[in-house]
Amino acid sequence: MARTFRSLRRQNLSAQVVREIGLSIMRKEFQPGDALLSEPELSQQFNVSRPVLREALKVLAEKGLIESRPRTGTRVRPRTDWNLLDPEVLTWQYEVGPDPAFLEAICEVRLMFEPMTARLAASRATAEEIETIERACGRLEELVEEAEPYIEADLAFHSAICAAAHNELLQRIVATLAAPLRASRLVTARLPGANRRTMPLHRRVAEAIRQGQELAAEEAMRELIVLTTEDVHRALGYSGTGSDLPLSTCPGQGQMPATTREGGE
Amino acid sequence: MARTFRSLRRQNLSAQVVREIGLSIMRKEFQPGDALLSEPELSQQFNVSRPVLREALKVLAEKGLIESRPRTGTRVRPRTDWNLLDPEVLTWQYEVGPDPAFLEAICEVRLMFEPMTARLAASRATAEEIETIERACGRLEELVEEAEPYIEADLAFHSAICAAAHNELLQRIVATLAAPLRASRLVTARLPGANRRTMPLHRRVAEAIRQGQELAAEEAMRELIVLTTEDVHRALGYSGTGSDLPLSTCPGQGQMPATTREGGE
DNA sequence: TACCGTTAAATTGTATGACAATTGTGGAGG
DNA sequence: CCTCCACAATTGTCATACAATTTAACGGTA
Repeated sequence: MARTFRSLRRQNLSAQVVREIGLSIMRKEFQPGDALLSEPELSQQFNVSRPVLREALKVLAEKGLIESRPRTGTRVRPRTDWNLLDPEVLTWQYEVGPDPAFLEAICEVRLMFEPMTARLAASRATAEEIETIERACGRLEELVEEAEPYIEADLAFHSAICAAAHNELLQRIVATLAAPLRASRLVTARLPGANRRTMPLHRRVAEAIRQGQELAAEEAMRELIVLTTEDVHRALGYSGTGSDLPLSTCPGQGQMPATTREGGE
Repeated sequence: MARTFRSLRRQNLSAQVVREIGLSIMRKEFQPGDALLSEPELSQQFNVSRPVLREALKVLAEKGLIESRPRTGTRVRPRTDWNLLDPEVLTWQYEVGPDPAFLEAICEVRLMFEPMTARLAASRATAEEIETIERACGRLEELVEEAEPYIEADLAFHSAICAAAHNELLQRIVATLAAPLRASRLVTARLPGANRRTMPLHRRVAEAIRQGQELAAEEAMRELIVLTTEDVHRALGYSGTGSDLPLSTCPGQGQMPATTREGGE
């Protein structure tokens, strides 16, 4: 037996099979309704034993991509059931073809939770966490001319802020979104001056968090995300109106409950 | 062999093992660093074959709970690596002991996402989607006196709005958070008049979305979430100050880019 | 002819046993 | 005391067989 793709074995066999099948599903090589060969056939096709293949199918089922039932076989589930929050699914999604609509979705989601995350961070960050954020911001300034290293530093910056918000769930969301975000930044990073343009806002965010100014941190972060969203749009060659995306969330109506006071803690 | 827990077999053996081990990890029966017996021992303990046990371990590894390596065995990963966005993990988390801090985290995340989701829905909902939302709201009014059925209707309401936002990621996040939410609502639903209290706001949200009033929808949804958050606090026996949680996100500073106009589409 | 129950085949689910690959530990040798 | 090697324990993989389940076809009956 050839074990064709065993050459690049740096991980489990089942993991390789998972990736192969997962990618082929992303490429829409199967109709959502049905298909996928039987386990014996698949195991033969991939040159692996049936237990290994079954482990792979279990993982794919866990990701919501497939569903196995006796007699019926394993069917590909509709896209709405896919676990889009799974890092691997996200990565595959991006590999088979960077979807502008998906990037748009990510930007929207970031715009929803990052500003308020910054606000929580300003309210709750400990001394060490503030220190970490400041250091990350410093590294950002150092690497402003670089491309890839800057992306990592940027992710570290946002991740540090998220950690300071003391909300497990948030941290998980950020960690999940890191993969596609990294990929998207690879696009925007090519834009000349994009990094430098967002630098002042990064500083403002870090500064506001350090001083515990909740609203200032929230607003600065919002502007920052808006800016990077625009960069994404430019990189995708949008017309640039952006009027479809609500960029802010400041109601001119509706009284706020006075539960927060600026600067004090 | 006894196959002790085969009595309640309505699902796979591996699924049962997954649940058993997953729950025992949630109960912190293992130190994050190490432990878990070897595969042969575990398979004997659960009265299943090794392939079945391995499938279960694969699933648990997929959820970020464990990590298997040759010679070392399978170790329990630190809590920060757990995939808290996994529905099953979320459910187990809640089963072993409803954590107030976790409920708090969920409320915070909802407060981040749902208002802007409503806004997007107001901007993008199609006629059919509006119809679905209205119907869900109607059902809500019918069931206002019930307990459990109301919860399901409430989830359907929010889910419908989320679908109208046309953002895959959002839909996934909301769907994921629905599980623990359902559990938490089982607590708050006991509060007398809680359902009736939020009824007007539900109507306002639906109405705003129907008329395409983005800001109104966002604001109404924000108030709605604030209200339900307060209910959660009351159900948990909080003091009720709520000053720790920023309940709004209306900056009194910072000029907004004029990208949205009320009512027009 | 239409309908319903039975049967049978196909597929997943489970079990067993054996061997290979990997890796950490301890022991032997420098 | 350090280095290197061999060993042992554990996961990783394989092959095969059988059980359980479910769909679908078939045939019997009203």
